[in-house]
Order: sequence, then structure tokens, then C-alpha cells
Amino acid sequence: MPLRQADVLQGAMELLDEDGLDELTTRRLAQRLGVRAGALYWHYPSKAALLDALADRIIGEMLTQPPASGPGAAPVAEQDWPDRLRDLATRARATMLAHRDGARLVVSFTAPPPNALAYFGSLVDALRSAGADDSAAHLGADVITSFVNGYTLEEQARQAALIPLDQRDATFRLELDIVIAGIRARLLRD
Amino acid sequence: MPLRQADVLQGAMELLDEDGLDELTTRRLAQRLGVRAGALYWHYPSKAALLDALADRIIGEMLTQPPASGPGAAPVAEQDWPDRLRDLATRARATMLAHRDGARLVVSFTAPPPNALAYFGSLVDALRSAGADDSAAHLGADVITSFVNGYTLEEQARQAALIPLDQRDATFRLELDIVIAGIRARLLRD
DNA sequence: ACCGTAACTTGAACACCGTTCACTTGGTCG
DNA sequence: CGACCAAGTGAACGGTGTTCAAGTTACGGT
Repeated sequence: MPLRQADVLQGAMELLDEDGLDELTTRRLAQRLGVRAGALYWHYPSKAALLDALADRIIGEMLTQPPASGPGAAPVAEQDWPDRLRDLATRARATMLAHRDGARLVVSFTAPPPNALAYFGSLVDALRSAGADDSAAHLGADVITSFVNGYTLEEQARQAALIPLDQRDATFRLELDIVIAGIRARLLRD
Repeated sequence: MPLRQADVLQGAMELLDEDGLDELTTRRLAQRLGVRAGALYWHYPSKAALLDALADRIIGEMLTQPPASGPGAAPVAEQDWPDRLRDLATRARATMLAHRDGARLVVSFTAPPPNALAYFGSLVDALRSAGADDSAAHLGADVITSFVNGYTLEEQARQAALIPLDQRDATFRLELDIVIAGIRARLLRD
């Protein structure tokens, strides 16, 4: 049974999780797949394209993960907008932290892949449903995205090994609430 | 006259600005300095250490740049805290944008170098002078830093060539004000 | 003016990287 | 059977960061 594109992506994901982005080389990935490095180029035109696909797959997990809030939480449609934003942001961070170098990979894609647009769209929707106009919703979604990316990138690169997770969780929650308070004050109370 | 560590750093800075981070290789840097690649290792133990020093030098520029506000602005000591935050954040972004791949480089250092701590300290000071306690000031400074880094990273990687600068400036300003409004609401109005 | 030492630099190599490409394989279908 | 074609091979190309014995250069002390 020959290799499929999905197998290559799956192998790349596993290699990333086990050994990190720097060890994810074409030769090592090929070896894990029982193949030579050149064969990968039948399935992806370049390593960059493979990494883009990998980033998009990780971003996709942000949309399908179980909700960040504990069991018994209200269904999405009934959540108020701050809870929806909190939920999306918390899932984004959790997903990136769940993969080694996840944040570094996610912020490095070259052109916004489909799932990135879908994720961003969810943020925009949440804000529009709260009464924001298009421009305000876009602005708010952008602030959240920038903050979550910047925060998680730093966290994963330099704090993850030093500070216990529950403490980092609490800090993230507090800082996220600051951003959401700003959105309320500047975008939804006019 | 032999090479000094400062010459190496200077050459690296120029090569970065001219050709970007991906073209900043030990051999190309050495060539520009009229030397072979191995010689660089007398001055820096590794390329990573050189890039750390380069990142710190860029961060240092954030602290010495002329203020972002136009001439005639109030001296720092007289600025109110939102203006001080705005000033620091705007300078950070401007400095990163001023160097090719500046944001990518700045978020990639391994251990926080001196100027990074000094910059962060300036943010903390501004918030403490506004009445925030240590913990709140640290939280606020962190929110700003995460947002600015995340925003500028994305901007430099994917928008810089597509959207005119003044438009990006305006968007940044609006989003930054959202973050600052959140800090006011959650950290300084208790 | 000389010399020793310390500060540098070289040149060659090492192990690795992403990528290309002519060529071989293996299976499917007419 | 024979033709086709997807999939993979093997070897090479030019590049990377890094090491290190050996060489060179610069300079302070006598």
C-alpha cells in the first residue's frame, strides 16, 4: 500500500510532537515513513507546503476540540459573547500547547490556510452576534488573535518548563479577560 | 586591525536589514566582514548567541528611539499612563518594522536579554505610577507585550507588502487602544 | 629592536539540510 | 500480454552550522 498525502501529514504530526520542529527534517520524516526523502516531494511540492498543511491541521483542532469550559457548560448558541471569545481563545492556546512548537508553527504559515480563516470567522461571528458592526468585529477578532498568538508563543518558548501549567492557565485567563474588557469598553458600548 | 565583537554584530545587523533573516548565514556574514566563517566563533560561541545579541540590540533601540508622538509632545515624566503605554508599544512596533524580519527575530531569543527586561520594566513602571500594584502592573505589561509581538509578527510576515503603512498604523492604534481600555477597566478601576 | 604570548584567522573537514531528476519498480486496466 | 502511470529510489548538488589543528598577526615588556 503506497503512501498517501494524509500519511505524510500524520507522520509529520507525530514527529513534531515527539521531537519538535527543529528535528522535523525531510530525511527523518521519510525514515519514519519507511521511504526516502525524495519520495515526499511526490506528495508535497516543498517542505514549506507540508508545514503549512501541518499548521492548518493544528488550527483545525482548535475548531473541533471539546469546549474549554468544564462539563455542564451552556451550548455554544446560548453562550454570551464574552464566553464565546474566552472559549475560542482558550482552545487556541490549548491546541498550540498540545503540540511541541505548536505556536511557532502556527504563526509561521505563509498564506492563511482555510482553517485559519474559519477560526478567525468564528471570532468575528461571536462579536457580530453581540452587536458589533463588521469593522469592529474584525478589529476585536484581530486583537484576540494577536494577543493569544503572542502570549502562547512566548509561553511555549520560554515559560513552559519553568512555571506550572495551572499557574500559567490562571495568568492567561486574567490577561485574556483584560483584552475582553477592552473589547467591551471600546467596541460594544458605543 | 582585527575584528571586534561589535563589528560582527554590526555586520549582522546590516546583512539582516539588506537581505533578511534567512540570508543571514555565517558564511555570508563572514564574507561581508572579509573573513572566513570559522572566525566568527572566536567572537560568538554560536550563531544562536549572535542572533540573541542582535535581538537585544534591536530591543535596545525601542528604548532610545525618539518618542512616537510628534514634536511638541509632553516629556515622559508628564505623560499620563495611557500615553506612556501607547508610546512604548508604538516604539516597539516601529522598531521591529524598521528591521527586516525584526519581529521574527525579537520573539525568537532563547533567554530574555538585558534590554528586553529593561523594556518590560518600563511598561511595569508606567502602570505602577498609575496606581497598579506589582502583580497588576506585571499582568498589564505582559498583555501589552503579547499583543504587540503577536500583532507585529503577523503584520510583518503577511501584511506589510499588501496594505499601506498608514492604514496599518491606524489599525494598530485602534487595537492598542482596545487593550489599554481593558487595562484601565480591569487593573486600575478597582 | 626583539621576543613571547595572547588574540585572532584559516582551511579543511564533518554531519547534516532541502531539493532535483533520470531511472526503476509494481500494480491496474484495456 | 503490454502499456501506462503512480510511487519510490539513489545519487547527486549546493548549501548550512560547527569544530579544530595549524598558522598568522598584533602588542606589551625587556
